[in-house]
Amino acid sequence: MGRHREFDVEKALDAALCVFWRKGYEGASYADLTEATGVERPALYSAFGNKEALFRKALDRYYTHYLDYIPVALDLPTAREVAAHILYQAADLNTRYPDHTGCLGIHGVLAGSDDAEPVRQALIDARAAGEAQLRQRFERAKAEGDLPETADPEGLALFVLAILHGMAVQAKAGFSRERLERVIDQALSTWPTAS
Amino acid sequence: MGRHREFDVEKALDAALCVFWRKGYEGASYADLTEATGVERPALYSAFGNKEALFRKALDRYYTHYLDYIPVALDLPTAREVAAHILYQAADLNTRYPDHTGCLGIHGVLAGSDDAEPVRQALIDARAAGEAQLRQRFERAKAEGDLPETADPEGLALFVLAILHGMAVQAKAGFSRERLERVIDQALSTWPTAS
DNA sequence: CAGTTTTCATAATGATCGTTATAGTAACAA
DNA sequence: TTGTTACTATAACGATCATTATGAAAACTG
Repeated sequence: MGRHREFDVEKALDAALCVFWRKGYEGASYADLTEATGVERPALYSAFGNKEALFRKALDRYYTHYLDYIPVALDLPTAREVAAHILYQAADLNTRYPDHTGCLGIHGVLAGSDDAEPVRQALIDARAAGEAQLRQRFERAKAEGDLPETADPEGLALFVLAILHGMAVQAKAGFSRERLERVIDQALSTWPTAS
Repeated sequence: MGRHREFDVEKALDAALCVFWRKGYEGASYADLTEATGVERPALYSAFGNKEALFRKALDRYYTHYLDYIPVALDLPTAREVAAHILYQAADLNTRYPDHTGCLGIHGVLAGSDDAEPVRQALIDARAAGEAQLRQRFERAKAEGDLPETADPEGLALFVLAILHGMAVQAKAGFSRERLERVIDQALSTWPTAS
């Protein structure tokens, strides 16, 4: 069957993920990726395919290994707890690693050349999927009486996601976790109540 | 004194600004810039300097020609009016031009290669300047009794800017102005009142 | 052991990046 | 008109981009 791989694929993928997290899709070069992973270029191509495929695998890993608090949050009993848990966990994640602040899922959405359009669209789709999950959760909360009849589940979902995206930008601009949490406190200050 | 310039410098700068708006600093190539401006490369270098200088001039123009609603907003009588005016104007600007949605000032903050670090820092600084302006305005509002004693001017400024940044991301993801305004409505529903 | 297969490391591919040298042309001053 | 100046346009520069031939080394099977 031939020779075995010398490097750990999972570790290499995580290292590549961190590079993308810091520099975005187009900002990360193969020189960066080989240095961070300790793996030469042909080995990266052999293990992951081309750059776009590598990024998509890194994005998958990001959702399963770093955004794992989202499914946990969606199972919490009240809409407010769902929102608060997601927001505070995101603030922590956005500032946990000084070398790659912010959110990988957001960094590729904004700017880039036309070549990066497929990647940008993939990130937009992933963002929209998260929005749909949150909206459905808030619709359930309204049906359960956890949110008042006057509440707007979709508006709340859009609002929570706007805060998430805003925090990602602010974290990239160097905000501390404490400053992000002040944003959250303000956002949650008058969450609609069913009383 | 020699030959006169054939192209309109202001028009060329505005065309370049729109390219940066859509693709960010590194995503915009000189091929894009020459096509959009109708000006050959050496003429761009002669008129504006290198790419970084051109971007900085475009950023200046962005603030003076497109973010001109900010100084207007800061002069409104109440903090809530200030926030509402800025947010609604931003929602409009973020969705006004289908070819370049979102906010130029945000697109460069997030990801990019190490070469773009000076530009990223310039955008971060500009963002911080806006934050300071808004914080000072809210501090004044608190002193004037327009905001309650319990209000946190800096927290409110951070919050408003988070919404702005979040909307920029959402606009780039294709949100309509109506959807952005639902975010704003939710954000302003948490606004503290002096009563 | 030999034979096969896969990985590894070096280096080269064509394309595109930002930047400029060069040559030609148009508009000024004298 | 003549000389000079500053613009325009073509094309080339070295560097870097993502991608891949190439050949040597290593680990499996029989």
